[in-house]
Amino acid sequence: MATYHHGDLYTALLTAGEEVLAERGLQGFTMRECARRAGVSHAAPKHHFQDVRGFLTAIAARGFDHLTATLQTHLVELEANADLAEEFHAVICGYLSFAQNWPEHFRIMFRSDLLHSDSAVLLGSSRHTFLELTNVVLRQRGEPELEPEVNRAIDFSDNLPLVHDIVIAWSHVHGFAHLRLEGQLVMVGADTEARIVRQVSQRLSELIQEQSSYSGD
Amino acid sequence: MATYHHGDLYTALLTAGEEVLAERGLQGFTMRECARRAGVSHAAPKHHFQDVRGFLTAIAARGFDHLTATLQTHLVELEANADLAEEFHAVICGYLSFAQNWPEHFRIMFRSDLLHSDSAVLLGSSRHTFLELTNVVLRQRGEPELEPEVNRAIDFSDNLPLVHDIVIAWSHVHGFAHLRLEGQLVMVGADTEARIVRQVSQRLSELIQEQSSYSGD
DNA sequence: AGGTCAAACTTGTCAGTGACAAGATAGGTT
DNA sequence: AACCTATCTTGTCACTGACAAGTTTGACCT
Repeated sequence: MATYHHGDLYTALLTAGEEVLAERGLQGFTMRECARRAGVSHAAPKHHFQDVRGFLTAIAARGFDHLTATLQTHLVELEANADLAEEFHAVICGYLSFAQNWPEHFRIMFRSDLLHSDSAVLLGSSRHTFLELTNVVLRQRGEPELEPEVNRAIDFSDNLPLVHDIVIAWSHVHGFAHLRLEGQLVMVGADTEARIVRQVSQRLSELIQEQSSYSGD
Repeated sequence: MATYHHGDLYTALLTAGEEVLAERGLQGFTMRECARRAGVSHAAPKHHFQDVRGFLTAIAARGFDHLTATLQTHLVELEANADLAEEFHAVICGYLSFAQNWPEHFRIMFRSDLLHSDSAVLLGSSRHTFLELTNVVLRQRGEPELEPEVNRAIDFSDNLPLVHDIVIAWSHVHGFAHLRLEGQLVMVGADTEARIVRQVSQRLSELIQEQSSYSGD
């Protein structure tokens, strides 16, 4: 036997969990199977994640981390001379490709009934993602970006028009991503899809830039 | 004992299922519990729904029926002199209120991994809903409505701009409904929310009407 | 160095679940 | 009146999550 104390079981379980999730989906996801893959007994996970809910919460947090990373990658890969509309399009594509490449994470992340929504880990990760989205919209609006402050939620009370823009843009991308993921947009061909995405991102970008020029509300 | 043959166990199980779902959510939803509530043995459901997947599929179909009914109710309750923008707003509110009032149905309906997506019952119901949405957009575009044809999907190949409008509108409402349902829009106050919904439906309505005036693509 | 202690992991157990198999019942059909 | 098939039952199986109680280990303290 190796060591009684695994050393980094927390991470090992998370990795195993993501593996199981990718292979068998949320249906086939069980704590016991994850424990088996990590090479520990069936009750070992309990110490690191209280219950299956806590386990999924940790995985959802990693999902937000992956999403944040995906968004950043798509931003970094932009041409140097890209304008605001192109940047917006890149972020939207990032969101969509995350939903496509990490479907099970995407599902779990937006299943509040499966998670401990008040978990510090989850809140930290999701706020980080949300900050990324907020800053994209702020750049569109020509306003200064925000610094990460993972400990508490952003206070929007002094900038309600910003909330409008964020909700509108996010709803749109998210709805498209979700509907497509769940097979509700099968009537849309790949070429049509790309055209829609481009058209929508163009229009949203214009909308946000144009609105922000009316100083107040 | 009453009768060995229940008479209408299919419906009774569906009713029980929706009850369990509303009370305990998808987590607490089990075939055995539903059977118990319907007053039959644990293996009785198997004859009507092959497995739990089949059961959920039937419930999802009913979800689409409820959604269709909700949309129609919101349309019927419109003022007689309502214009196109108001009609659009009403439908959007219908979609949103469905997601809010039938959260568990909403979740299941858009979980393709839980359902038999090729089920005739499910396809019939979802196509009916989709037809309703399509006709709303068609009215916005000033084009003739379609008749229900539940047996097969609508062929959009001769009207791609219509597909654009549907996808854009549906993505938007759906994304908002989903994000709100899963607690991701908590920073949005109720008043702000109503303003956003009104603003978005207004803008989408304008967008669709204006686009349709450019005859082609 | 040796003791102590809490965290990390184990084995064992329990009720509940979905799936399956084989049997019982009844309503309709001829 | 016999049958016959859909409907429902009982019984069983492997598996799961949660819990309880015991074991090991490393870190810390003196």
